[in-house]
Amino acid sequence: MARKPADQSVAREDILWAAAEVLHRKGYEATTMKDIAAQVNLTAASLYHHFKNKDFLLLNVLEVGLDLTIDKLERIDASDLTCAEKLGAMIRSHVVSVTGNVAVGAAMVFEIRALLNVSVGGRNGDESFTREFVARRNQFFARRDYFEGLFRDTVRAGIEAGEFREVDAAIVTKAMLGAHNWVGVWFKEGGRLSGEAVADVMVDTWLAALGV
Amino acid sequence: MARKPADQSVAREDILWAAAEVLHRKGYEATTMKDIAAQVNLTAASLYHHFKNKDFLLLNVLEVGLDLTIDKLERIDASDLTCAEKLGAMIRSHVVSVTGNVAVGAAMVFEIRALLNVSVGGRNGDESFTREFVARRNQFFARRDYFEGLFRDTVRAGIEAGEFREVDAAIVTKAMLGAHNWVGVWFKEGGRLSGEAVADVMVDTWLAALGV
DNA sequence: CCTATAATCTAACAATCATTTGATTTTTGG
DNA sequence: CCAAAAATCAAATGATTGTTAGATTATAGG
Repeated sequence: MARKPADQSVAREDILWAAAEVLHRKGYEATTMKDIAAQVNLTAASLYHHFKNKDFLLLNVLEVGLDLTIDKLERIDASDLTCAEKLGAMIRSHVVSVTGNVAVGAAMVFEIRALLNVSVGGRNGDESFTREFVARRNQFFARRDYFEGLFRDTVRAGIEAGEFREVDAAIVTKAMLGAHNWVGVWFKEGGRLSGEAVADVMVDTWLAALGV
Repeated sequence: MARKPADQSVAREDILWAAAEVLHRKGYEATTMKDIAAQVNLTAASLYHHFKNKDFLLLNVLEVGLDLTIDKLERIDASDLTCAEKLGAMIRSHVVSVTGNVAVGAAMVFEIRALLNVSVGGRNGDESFTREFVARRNQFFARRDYFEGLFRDTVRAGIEAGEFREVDAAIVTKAMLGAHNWVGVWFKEGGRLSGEAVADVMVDTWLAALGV
């Protein structure tokens, strides 16, 4: 049969992006290990050399996606802009992230339920797998709350500083993130507006909503 | 073995709500016919007396959910309120719909990809099933565009009437619907705010975003 | 009360899929 | 160049699941 000679040693990260792409198209449950493997010219069995199992693969995709986004937000948060400027930069950064990698952006929205659904109760042998999975999943959710908190705290700070009008910061923040997440659903590269242009509209919209 | 004596004749609609509930919890692919059947004290096989197959069952849930929402919006659209009042009422109606039936609301967001994924290419026997499914699916998507159009047209009308500031109506509308859809993800009955209260915040937020 | 129809059930099937096992091939450090 | 480690593969397994077939039970109209 002979293996394909070229393309040896697919990088772990290549698999992650490929997985995100397939997840975006079909969703976690409908995505087979074979689908992901085919995307990087491997067989399903080979994926197990890089990832413990399908659940961990999903978790990895989400972790990487979230980390990339948080990194940028933290840099903005650490700057000494006004709250309005800061929030504008954060919105822009988030929306550009989503439009720049719709697959990962959509996974962050759509596949979190799949993460929750992972059966984790059993008395099966791989107790340590389960324990590690639960720990990392919890950390992921904690980081996701932290991510939301970065936006919410900026909104709150802006209200206290008198830059924003008085709104329910928690709800408005959720509305904001919902709007951004949804971009990952409808945005298509090459459409009427670039990702940057969409981001500009979002910044303008949300600052107006906050009375700036 | 004996069948369960009571509970004869489960209504078609009961199955739909039950299905929505399970879909909300697990997502389409992870939801088994057995899951749905159990929710209404039936066996999986019995569901086939009410619905052609799993795909049609999903389609039915989405159709019913969308129709209910559109009905209310059309009544508002037909009124002779100002654009701002009209949009406010539409936002409130949509958000209350979502918070009032989170299961259906979330299905409208999360399960549409499942609808797209239904394999429909084959040369298998049930040509007529496939044809009907594709036709109804297309109609569903058309109605979904119509739904979005109700909001977008109101935003446009408000801009032309000088009630709203000049914004990119298409993008702002998508942002708005994204924010509303997301409510179905985080809203929990019995939380800090009622569905109505959340709707009020949304109305206030979006009218502010439009400069009212 | 009887019978046709509706609603449900049990049992079985065929397909799919995540995962494991046990080679085989490639790469790399010495 | 060699041997150990890394990366990959083919094949088999066990479990799940949508769906169908063929009864069985309930209901409603005459």
